[in-house]
Amino acid sequence: MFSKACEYAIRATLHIAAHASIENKISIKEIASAIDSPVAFTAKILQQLVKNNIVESTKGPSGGFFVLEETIHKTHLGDIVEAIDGDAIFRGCGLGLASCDATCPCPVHNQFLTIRNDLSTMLQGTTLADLMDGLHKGETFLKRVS
Amino acid sequence: MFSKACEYAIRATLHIAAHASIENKISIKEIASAIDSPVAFTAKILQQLVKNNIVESTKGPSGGFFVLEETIHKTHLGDIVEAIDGDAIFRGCGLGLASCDATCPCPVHNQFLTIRNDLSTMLQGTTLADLMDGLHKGETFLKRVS
DNA sequence: TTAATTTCGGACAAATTTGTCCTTTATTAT
DNA sequence: ATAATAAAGGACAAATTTGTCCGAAATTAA
Repeated sequence: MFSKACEYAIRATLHIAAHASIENKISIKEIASAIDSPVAFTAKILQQLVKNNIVESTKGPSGGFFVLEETIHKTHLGDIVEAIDGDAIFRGCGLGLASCDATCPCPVHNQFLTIRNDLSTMLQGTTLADLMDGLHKGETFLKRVS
Repeated sequence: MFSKACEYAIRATLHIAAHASIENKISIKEIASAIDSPVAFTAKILQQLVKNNIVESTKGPSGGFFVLEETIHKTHLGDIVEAIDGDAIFRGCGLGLASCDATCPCPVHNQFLTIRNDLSTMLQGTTLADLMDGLHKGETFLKRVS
């Protein structure tokens, strides 16, 4: 559904939002360890999230990553997906046709329209805050509990 | 959503089903031209579809590809997806976690369950016959009408 | 039987995605 | 100022997906 990079991006953002703040930043190593992802690759992805103002970062000792309180409530799952994977999943044709729209639809156009609308609604209707709730309550996980 | 190979597979199968029969087979060149796909790559994909008994083929002059009448009514979109992309889209975790289920769900587990169920229902509820209908009526297309 | 045709199948190549390594830059504390 | 720390950024490497090429196998028609 999403690229590996996008999966890491969502996992990383959620972990940072749930476990860091402006006065308690966390490092790339802690993040990668917490979400079970390759350190250097995750660093690259975080750079993109920082550029897209989804995650904040500061350099130097006591530096690290965090998510602004405001951002936690304003950022939706779809914002992360769009920042990393672009808008292909929101507007591309299910069969990969360059020009597929209502006037010249592919055979699965209407079927996919429904699914895509449901997906868009979900992605744009779910905030970081919504997802952090389950994490804080211990109802959801970013890693297997062993 | 699907791999490029899977997109070609669906487009190719639909074109063959709509334009060929056991007494009027079509060649790989005709298929690739009709669905605007790379010939050799499409040939590889068709081999897989033949092995999965979704498409039939015969060699030699007047040989080519076709879909059995029975198969047209029995084959669902999901069968093609599974033959080419495997079952990842049906069972994988939305965030790529190896172990994500009801007892240890990822933060988006429930949201994705809904989307995935809708997708599965659509893929397993849509036959080749259903999709050929729009093609024959000229309501849907596998290529832009220029 | 021979030549032509068409899929099959393996090896190879290009492009993209995923992932690593190392140097630079910024910041902090001593 | 200096040293230590942590992200930023660029170059490179591995893996996967996408795509090509060509000979082999099968079938048909002359």
